[in-house]
Amino acid sequence: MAAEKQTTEVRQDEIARAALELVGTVGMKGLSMAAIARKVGIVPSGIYRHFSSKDDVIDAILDYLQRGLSGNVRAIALLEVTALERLHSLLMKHIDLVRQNKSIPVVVFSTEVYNGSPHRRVKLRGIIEAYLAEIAAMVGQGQLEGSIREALDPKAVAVMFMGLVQPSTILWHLSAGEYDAMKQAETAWPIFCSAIERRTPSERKVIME
Amino acid sequence: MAAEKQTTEVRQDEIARAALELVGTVGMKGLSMAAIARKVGIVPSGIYRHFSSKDDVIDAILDYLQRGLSGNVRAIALLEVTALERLHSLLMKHIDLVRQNKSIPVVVFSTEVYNGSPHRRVKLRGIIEAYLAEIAAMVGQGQLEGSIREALDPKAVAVMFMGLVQPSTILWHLSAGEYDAMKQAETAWPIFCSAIERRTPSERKVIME
DNA sequence: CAATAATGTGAACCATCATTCACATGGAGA
DNA sequence: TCTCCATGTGAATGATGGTTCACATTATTG
Repeated sequence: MAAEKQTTEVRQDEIARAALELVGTVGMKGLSMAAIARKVGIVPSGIYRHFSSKDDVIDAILDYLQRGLSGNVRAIALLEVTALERLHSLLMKHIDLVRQNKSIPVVVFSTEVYNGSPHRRVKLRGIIEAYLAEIAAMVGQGQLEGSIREALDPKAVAVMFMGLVQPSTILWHLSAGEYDAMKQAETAWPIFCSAIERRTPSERKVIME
Repeated sequence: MAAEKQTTEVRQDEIARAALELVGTVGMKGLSMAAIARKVGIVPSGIYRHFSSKDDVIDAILDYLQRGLSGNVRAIALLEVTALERLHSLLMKHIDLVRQNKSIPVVVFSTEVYNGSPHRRVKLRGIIEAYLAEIAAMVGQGQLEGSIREALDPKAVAVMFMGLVQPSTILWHLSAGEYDAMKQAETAWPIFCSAIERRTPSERKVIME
């Protein structure tokens, strides 16, 4: 029973998506060409019509990941709110993205990716640095607006921002979805916020107990 | 050339340590029984005199990891300083541990570990939860001392604390040691600190610009 | 309608690697 | 010194999995 033919663009997309989903369920170790092919509905060797190797497929996964992250940022950028509110939205969107896409941390933290080939490590680093740069830009904007303290280094704050997400997603993974990453984010956000926001006299009273 | 005989306790220790170091250099994917054996100085099949399977070796790696983390905490617990200073020390020690032991994030984030067998995932979760609990205890102590705001949930603060370390270590890994995780920690700490410490009138002035 | 290129298929190949087993060896106790 | 058990060895095994290749089939183009 032969699968119906598709253009190589369609197949590349299907294969990358299938690989991405597989990584989320069976992990990087369980990611085999056979499994990908089965999910797509073709035969293992058929993948080589559209990718030259398994490494190429993994690269495609990274591209997907990048699109997801930058899509988030661009959606947020359109909001007409203060920088702090923008960051808050981004935090929630990021956690949602990770929850729906269990593969993200698996890919980011897998040795296959960043111990595999040097260019892969560089690529992943580029993705993360770009994301950090966009967060840092939001922070900088907040400083211009006057909502974020000017003494802070935007890049450092951006790295801290990522720290709001990562431990939660790890715990969420380890607990098989039991741990409530969203709740942690909601709890952590005001605390983080109180550290970076410019304090007005009225707000100062709220922070103190 | 036969290796000189060792007691099984010594060999188990050597094998676990060799595996731990290997994970740091070649990653979880490159961790083979052959590579471990070579590093120890015996033959692959010899490992099976001391471990029943590769999974057993990986479990031993987790035990090593746990000892490293709890060793840190216990060393800190002896310090006769305020809770905030204790946390600061722990932060620095943790980053140092990760830097010297490149294997830690690799193990924590590898699918082989937490997608492998359910008991392994539970074990790893236990290690992390225990670490979090000890941090939370420090936070709680700080609240009793009056140096940390009482309104905060110690567990949530503990998770945030881990967030101070994780992104840094990832960036450090991806940049092949170029990124300065220590510097980020030193920058982030006072910001984090300003969010959790109980504010006295004099300190309040410092925080405002 | 014919021809050509692109896509899909199944078998085979080859490398890697965990694991087993029969055998060798060396040290501790009788 | 002799014996026995734990440890080390090397060859063999079996499974997994990425990759290749010759061939079939479908779509497209002239």
